[in-house]
Amino acid sequence: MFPFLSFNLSVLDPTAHYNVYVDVVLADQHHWRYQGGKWVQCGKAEGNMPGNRVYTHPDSPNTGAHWMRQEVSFGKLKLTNNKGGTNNMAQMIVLQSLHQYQPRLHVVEVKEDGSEEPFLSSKAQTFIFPETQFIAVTAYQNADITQLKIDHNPFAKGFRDNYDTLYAPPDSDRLT
Amino acid sequence: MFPFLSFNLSVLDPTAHYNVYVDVVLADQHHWRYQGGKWVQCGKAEGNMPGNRVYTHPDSPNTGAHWMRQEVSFGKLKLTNNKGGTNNMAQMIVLQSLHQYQPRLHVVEVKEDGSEEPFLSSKAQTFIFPETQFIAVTAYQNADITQLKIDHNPFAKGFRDNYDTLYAPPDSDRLT
DNA sequence: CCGTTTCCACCTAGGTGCGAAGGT
DNA sequence: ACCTTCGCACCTAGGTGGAAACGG
Repeated sequence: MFPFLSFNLSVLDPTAHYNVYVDVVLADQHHWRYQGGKWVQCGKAEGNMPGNRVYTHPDSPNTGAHWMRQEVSFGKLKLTNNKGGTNNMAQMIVLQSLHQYQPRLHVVEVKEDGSEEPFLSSKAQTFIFPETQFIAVTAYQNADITQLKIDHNPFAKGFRDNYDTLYAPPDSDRLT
Repeated sequence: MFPFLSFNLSVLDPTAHYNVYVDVVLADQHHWRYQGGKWVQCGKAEGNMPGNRVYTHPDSPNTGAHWMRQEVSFGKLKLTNNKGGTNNMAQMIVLQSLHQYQPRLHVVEVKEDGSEEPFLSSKAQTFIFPETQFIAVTAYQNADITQLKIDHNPFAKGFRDNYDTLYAPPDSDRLT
């Protein structure tokens, strides 16, 4: 998932322990199609298909002080459309292509031994940022998104137009 | 650590949960030096210096059935001589060069919630294989060990003498 | 026709032993 | 002498979007 989610947490108990999750849920009940250069709705979604939709931050479980010390980023969260029967797809979130999704952040206090507090107590909180919604695709339909990823994802550096000039050796390293 | 440790476990309770560790302890209380082509003892060890010496198998915690299903390998266990002040050296075992070490395998039953059973109960077992002892070095002194690693560690493939002939494309891929 | 899969060149990230340089 | 560190070429492993092949 790129750009990746990143959150600042505050007002946690520095000495209490928490698990931090992201999950991804359907944002509406429609199929979407890209037709005539625009996204249009197209019938109903098939409902929730099987497959994991939760990703636990790798630092979990950890103290409130740890989570508040710096941004909590989900740079290793991976999305897939492959319902590959519980194989080594561990910790990958399974989505249906051409559906719109809403990521959610969960912060859940855990006891010392690692077991969770009751989910409906005040010790579990969920945060939703509508600006993080997206439509899952197998091929990009928006050239701006493609360029955003090429410009900022280090693994896509090979597609940058100005790759040669940006990464040419400095004059001091050139032969004259 | 290469070659890496690998164990077969049996006679566990298939439904109980276990943590599996390897730790590395001093095998004797001596410095060693390589002098005149031989290893010789040389004074006393400095005693146990600070630094982590335990590595938890990444599958932990898991069921007895899981651990018995196939060999339990420690291919990602890393050794270092760098006492890098608890930085991102997470899960790396810190050793002193030119000391002899004995790896040990630990299998410890854990409760459902993840907390460990009392260590001195019959639910924790330690296994020691003297043939896995080694002397930690920063430069190899034994050409056979060097060759063993070059022959069998995939990351050292570039040093194999017969690299070209072994990995040349088959005739079917050649131009005639 | 439109969406998905597969393969590819290209990149990041990091695990190898070697050799030079430096320390004791 | 002996040991450690550092930079290097070379490799594995895997994350990119593009283009071609595939499929309903």
